[in-house]
Amino acid sequence: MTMEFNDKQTIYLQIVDYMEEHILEGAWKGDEKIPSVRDLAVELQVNPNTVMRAYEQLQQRGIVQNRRGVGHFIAPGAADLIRKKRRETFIGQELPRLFRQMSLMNIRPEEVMTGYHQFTDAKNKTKNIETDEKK
Amino acid sequence: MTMEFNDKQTIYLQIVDYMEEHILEGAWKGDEKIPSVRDLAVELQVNPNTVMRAYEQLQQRGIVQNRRGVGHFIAPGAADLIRKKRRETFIGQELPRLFRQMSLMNIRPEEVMTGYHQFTDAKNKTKNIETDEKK
Amino acid sequence: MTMEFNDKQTIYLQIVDYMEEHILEGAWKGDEKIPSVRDLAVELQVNPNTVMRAYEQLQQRGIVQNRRGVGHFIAPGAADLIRKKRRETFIGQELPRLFRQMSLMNIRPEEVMTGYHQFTDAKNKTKNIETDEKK
Amino acid sequence: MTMEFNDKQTIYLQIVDYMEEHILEGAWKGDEKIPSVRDLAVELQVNPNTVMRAYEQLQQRGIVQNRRGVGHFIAPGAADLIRKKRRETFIGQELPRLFRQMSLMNIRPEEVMTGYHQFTDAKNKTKNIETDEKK
DNA sequence: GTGGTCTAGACCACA
DNA sequence: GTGGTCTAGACCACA
Repeated sequence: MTMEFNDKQTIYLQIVDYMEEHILEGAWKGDEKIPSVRDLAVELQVNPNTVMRAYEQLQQRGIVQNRRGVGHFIAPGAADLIRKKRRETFIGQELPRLFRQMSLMNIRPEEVMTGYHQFTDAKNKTKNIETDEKK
Repeated sequence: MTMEFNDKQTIYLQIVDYMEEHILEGAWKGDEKIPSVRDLAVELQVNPNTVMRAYEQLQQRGIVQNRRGVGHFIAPGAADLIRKKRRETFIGQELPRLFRQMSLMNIRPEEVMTGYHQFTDAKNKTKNIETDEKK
Repeated sequence: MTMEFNDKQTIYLQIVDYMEEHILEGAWKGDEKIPSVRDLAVELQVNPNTVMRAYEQLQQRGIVQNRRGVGHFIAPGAADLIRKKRRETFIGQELPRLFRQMSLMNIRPEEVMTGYHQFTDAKNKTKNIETDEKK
Repeated sequence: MTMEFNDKQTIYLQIVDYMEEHILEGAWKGDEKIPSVRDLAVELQVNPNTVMRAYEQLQQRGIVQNRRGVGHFIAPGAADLIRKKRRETFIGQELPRLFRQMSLMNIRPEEVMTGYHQFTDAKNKTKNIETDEKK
């Protein structure tokens, strides 16, 4: 696991986001053990406390479970939970803001949707390349 | 001018955004005088330093001009400037993130499109109501 | 504000409890400013981070609100919130456990209730003494 | 023997409590052999060290006796010992805290009394059901 | 001044 | 090994 940190957002929240997307992409499944606080701290070149904060966040959101002295685990159903939550804020908050922006900037939805198809096409190609490389 | 502040972003940037949108909506035109730092601070129940920062930010972006001893004014062409800038970050940054989210959450572009039309319809209705009330 | 810390529970949770009870007793009312993280840290002879954690907890519970650069404030209705939550856990969890204990130890409820009246009497006396001393 | 563990308290102490209550309820009598460390560890899906700690704790309290190469046994008079100890901490510590809570939350002792009778009634019913099932 | 985040590092109880 | 809490102290953006 490698990450490049961004200055705009706080590090531990970046870790949270990163892990959530990791789960969404199916890289970690329910009941799977995730790296220990210390290990991940070394891996990300970050202080253990910072990783700890990220794990606390994930636990509060019900995405991760901890067993003292054992480790942290992905909660069963974590991916659905994340997807549901994100869907809600996406529909309830991001989209309205987006639409507001679009109408203020006179951008037509058709333009955007064209962009989406280009995006997904590009993504699929990248995926194939990655898969090829792993071979 | 009334605003509700959000904890996630810094207050002065929220003011900047709010004013930009005000301009985009045509509420303030070029060369128009905007409230003095003190007045706006009182109105928004905010520290004058905070308003000052917002005005500085707007000045740096070329949206507001400062005339010593007179006040702050909307720069001519401000709306176009904002629109251009926002278009860029919209296309370069917001859309890619949006698309990523959509593909992670299995949201189809059609759903979004439908949402947009509902949004614009609702907005037009609200606008009419608002306009009526002002009469 | 002075506190003596107990080794059985973690310090920041002790601070949380202490403050909740402070609020329940009416010492802090809604919208009142509470000490800054640093000040309280000095007062309690504790690291600022520890106070910070306590304040975070209180914020998550909706008991405290923060304004960046300004300070922390008691949320309006905080006392009711605390009382409601505690009532719930009291009735739902503490009492059942208590009753279980009592029946396992063959303690009759009448014994306990006698104890309660002695307790409240003693408390009122203490209160009077304290009030007298302040005179 | 099945247990659901709680995060708030340490696992081995939860086992201690659970076993004490088992004894109080008369399920284990004096000189009765209790499960081996390994067996119980398997049964509770817990590290053997954890069970070992629990047994050590019970031994220190004089509730369990260890016979080398034979196993662990309930000490004669264990139930009385537990009952006596619990009575002390109940009266000396739990009750005062309870009363404090009650007065802070404006809960009247009568409410609690009513709750107790409901509790014992419900419990007796459950007991009958359980006894019936075992037949 | 005030909140907020982070590092470096220690120490503890537990598994 | 693993989580969890804490200290000492720094640094930043903001009010």
